[in-house]
This record gives sequence, structure tokens and C-alpha cells, in this order.
Amino acid sequence: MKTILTTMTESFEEAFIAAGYDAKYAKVTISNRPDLCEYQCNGAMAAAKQYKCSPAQIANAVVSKMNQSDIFSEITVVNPGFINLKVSDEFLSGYVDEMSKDEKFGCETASHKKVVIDYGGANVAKPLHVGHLRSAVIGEAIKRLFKFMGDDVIGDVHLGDWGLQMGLIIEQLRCNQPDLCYFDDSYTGEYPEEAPFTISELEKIYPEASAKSKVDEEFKEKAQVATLELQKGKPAYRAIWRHILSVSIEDLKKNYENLNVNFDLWKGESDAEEFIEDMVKSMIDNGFAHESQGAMVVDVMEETDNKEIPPCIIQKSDGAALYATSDLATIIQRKRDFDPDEIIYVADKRQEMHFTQVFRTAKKTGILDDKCNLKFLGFGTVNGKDGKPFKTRDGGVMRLETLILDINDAVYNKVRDNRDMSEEEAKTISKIVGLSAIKYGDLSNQASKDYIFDTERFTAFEGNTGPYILYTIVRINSIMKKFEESGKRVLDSALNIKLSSSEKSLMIELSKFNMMIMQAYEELAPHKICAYVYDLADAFNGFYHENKILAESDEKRQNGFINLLAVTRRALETAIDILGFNAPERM
RNA sequence: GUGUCCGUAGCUCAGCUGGAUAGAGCAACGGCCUUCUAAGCCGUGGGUCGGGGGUUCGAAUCCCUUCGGGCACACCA
Repeated sequence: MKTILTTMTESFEEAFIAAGYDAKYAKVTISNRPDLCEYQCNGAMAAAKQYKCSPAQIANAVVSKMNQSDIFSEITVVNPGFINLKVSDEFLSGYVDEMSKDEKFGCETASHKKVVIDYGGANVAKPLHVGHLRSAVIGEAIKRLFKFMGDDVIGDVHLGDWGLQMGLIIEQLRCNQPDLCYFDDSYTGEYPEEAPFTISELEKIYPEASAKSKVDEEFKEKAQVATLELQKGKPAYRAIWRHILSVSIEDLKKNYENLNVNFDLWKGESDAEEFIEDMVKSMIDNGFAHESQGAMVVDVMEETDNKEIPPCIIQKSDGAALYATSDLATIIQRKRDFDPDEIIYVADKRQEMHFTQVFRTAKKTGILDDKCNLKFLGFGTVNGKDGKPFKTRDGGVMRLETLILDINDAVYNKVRDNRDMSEEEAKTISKIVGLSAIKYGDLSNQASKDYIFDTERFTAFEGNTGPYILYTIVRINSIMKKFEESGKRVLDSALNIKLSSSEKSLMIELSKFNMMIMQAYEELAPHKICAYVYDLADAFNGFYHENKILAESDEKRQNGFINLLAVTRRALETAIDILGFNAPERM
């Protein structure tokens, strides 16, 4: 269904044409002067230049063709040539009504794409930390947004599971437990199904190994050898590797679950391994890759570049693969498995250069045709209150798990203070509300910018926060419940057509739903959904304070109120579901 | 050095495909709970949109320049 602004613009296009002017000037926008009007059309001023007459003259001519309109209740021309508009109650109410009957609230796209979204950025054997928060939260929101818009979306965590870290862990394990059968070369039996370590042991092994490799050259070399042997398929190391994967993935799933983040695919770098050899060979054979300073590279510099873009290295001088190689091979794999129309990478913005190189190489070498769009959604750093990267109090890396627990605790205390409820319920609610605090706090900032993660601010439940949105929904729930308990029934699904001012404001906000969601979709901008949800919640709270819903004596009018509440609740719930969190029954 | 992003209220951020008086939230101050969850609502104060030029009837928004900051610039991911 058309957005309300499109509908309005189209009615003005007719008027512009009827008055003898180009339809391109007919654009209707939301008013930036709510004290004067609800919508406005400023085209007359732009048109004045082309037609060499006064803007007011054009505006008046256009408006004179608009007097049949049932969309607007008021159309006025103001100097120098603004056309100020107020929407009619009937049209607005009808529009919101139609929207509410649509499963997707009037959102639609021209085409349904197949999209792979690469987000999460987790590595096996390493715990998630704050740095992983954004990729997970933003990626999940983008994925849900695309799904909502009707695209066929595949979310892939794309684990880091194939690098030197694997060899390091294997060698460290050998030091710690040399008697394990994996290290006995004469061992011929089946390797055990049980992993020789738990996740918390594993999480200790990696830092230990990593630290040792920096001071112990011999150890580092052994790890490199182990990595190579693993990649070549040595059964014992493959067995350890599988243990690392299964133990890690189980733990990662649990952590991502706590964030309400779900991947459709748990592929990793290792899954692209099989494509690397042929890929590199073909790039060389086809003349795309050449040797430079011992490495194999693909030139990706283009004439229009105004800065140096280094070539994309697809093979190190020692013959090993690296980041770009693995990403390119993964594109081949995705092309084969899904043949996507688009692949979106949600990663730290500092990796932009890398993705530029990979994208260009993929196109240049023909791994991908022009049908498939590659997009990079880069996000900024999570900083602490000092404006520097977020750390624990003692300066260490903040684990994501810890961050979530801290937030939940703060929320829990608040919930216990404010409401009388059982400990169990308070805990459940704290998790739900805490998640909204984290996600809304993150998503309400522009993805590309750094932002300050202020635990106090996010857990203080006042103002423009996730909990405020949830609180609004809970209020609606509460009224609806009381309405049902009173034994009253909803008469019909009609909304009121004679509107109070706060009721109209709420409907105007509701009518923006499809527009805002589609804009966020086109711009990959979840923060616009946050801003919208806040405006909607704000409009509802204004309405809530001005109208006594349960005490309304006019049954018909009350019926309209209740229906409006239902629409508002569904709009809010739909929007926060896209953002990746939800509301509790009460709080 | 080159490129790139950013600089908006005391703080955290929107607005940036040009429109009228630059918006929120927090913090400050003043009101509103015998009545649907006060985690709320209403109101007050607070800005030379980093500085300077330019384009335009009109610039936070576009262009140039300058200052300040972040980040990236070939064998890490």
C-alpha cells in the first residue's frame, strides 16, 4: 500500500498538472512547523524559478485545483509560497484502518531478494566481548527487517575457525595434557566423542597459548606447523578441532540466545577452505592475479579513485591463505549454495578497506556477476564514558556475558524497587527489559558512528530508552486487560473518525509506520526505527494522558479508543520485534 | 603524508537528497497521582549548528578553505 505521503503527493501531482506545472514539484512532506500545519508542499517555490512567476501565484493556482480533495481538511497558502496542509480526520482514520488490516502494516517492496547477511564475527575458543555486541545486534536487526520486508534472508555467523588460533590451542593442549591420545602418534583407535576440555577450560587455554606465542618463538612455530597439519587433515588434530568447535558453538549459541540473536547458518572460514586452491589457481591462470613482492595479488585500483587502494593479497609469500582469500572463497561457496542477490557484511568500519578490496576482486575476477550486490555495513566502536573503547574497571576486555549480567542486575534492582512482585518474576522481567536497554541503546545510534555505552544511562529508565518503549506497551496491555475483565466487548473494528487532538497525533504517527520502516530498509538504518518507535510511544503517552479510555461513557467512542490501542500495540510490537527485542506482559 | 568520517544545548544524540522560529533525552527548575502502571505527562531556562568564505529568494544541510578529533592506508583478522 502506498505511504500516506505518496498518496498526498499524487493528489498534488494532479493539481500541479491541472494548473499547468510540472508534477515533480508536487512533493508533500511532513511539516517542520507542527504549530502551523501537519503536512506541507514547498514545490511552488522551486517551481517559481522555472516558470518565472511568484511562488504564491503558483501555490494559489495549484490549491485552486485541490478544492475537491477529501484527503485534506485545510489547505492554505502562506508567503512566500508554502502550501500548508491538515489531513482530514476521515481520511487519516481510514488510512490507519487500512494499514492495520494489512499483515505488514502497509510495507511492501517491488522485489523479493535473496540476501545473505554475514554478521556476528565470533571466533571459536574465544569468548564474546563488547566488540561483538554491535555486529550481533545490528546484524540481527537488519536480518529481521529484511525478513519483514519479504526478502529471503540467510543470516550466517561465519565463525573464525581456521586460523593460527587453532594450532595454538592444539599445542597448548599438548603442553597441559601430553598424555591425551591425540598426541600419541602410535594411537590407532577411534578418538573419543567427549571433548577433553570444558568451555571455561578452553577459554583459558587460548589466552595462555596466545601469550606464550609472543615470547616463545619455538612454541609459535610448533603452532604454525600444527595449524598446517590440521588444515591438511591430520586425523588427531581434526578430532581436537571438532571438539573445539562443538564446545565453542554450544557456548556461543547460548550467549547469542541471551541476546535474542539467531543465525540460520553456522558456517565458518573452514567451510570455504575447499574452494581456495582452485580459486587462486584460476585467478592466476586467467591473468587476474600476479606476483608482487613475493605474494600473489589482484590489482583493484580504479581510475576514479582519488587515493591509493592497495592490491588485494590472495596468497602470502609463503603460500598461505589469509583473510581476503577466505572471504573470497566464502563468496564462491555462497554463490554455489544460495546464488544470492545481495550479501551484506556487518563488521567494524575499520575493515572497510578490506571489503572494498574483496568486493572489487570478486567482481573483477568474475566470482560474482553484476546481479549480486555486495554491501558493507560498517559500525563504530563501543566506547566507555571517557570516550575510549569500553573496558572493565581494571582495564581488561569486557566480556559480553558480564555486560549483560551487569545490565540485568541494575534492571532487577529497579524492578524490585518499583513493583511488588516475586523474585522469580522480577528476574524474568529484568532479562527482557535489560535486553531492550542494551539493544535500544545500541541501535538508536547511527550504526556508522562510535557511541558511548553508559550503563547508568541505559539502565536509568527515563526518557528515550528501550524500557520506556516497553513501559508504553505494558500500559496498553494493562488497559486492554482491564477492559476485557470489565466484561465489555469490542463492538466492531472501527476507529473513531471524529478525533481529539492527541488522538489525531497518535494516528498521524501510526500512519508513518510503513514509510519509516521502508526508509530504514533502504538505508540499512535501524536507528530510524528506534526514532520512530520513540515518537510513536510518545504520541501514545500523550493520548493516554488526555483521554480516559476505561472511563469513557460513549460506548462507540470507547470502542474506537480500544481499537486504536490495539493498532498502536501491534505497531510497537512489530517494530521492536524487528529491532530484536520484545515486551513483557507487565513490568 | 594521502584518504575518509566526525565536530549541533552542560552531557548523550537526532536532523544533513536545501525551506518558515535547529529538535529529543538526561541534568536544572516549576507543576500534575482518592481516577486506565508517575518507569508517565505538562511547562521554564539553556545553541553565533567548530571558524571563515561561496552558491541560493532561502544553508546545520551543497561547494571551497581552515582549525580540532577518530579511523584506515600490502602479506593480522
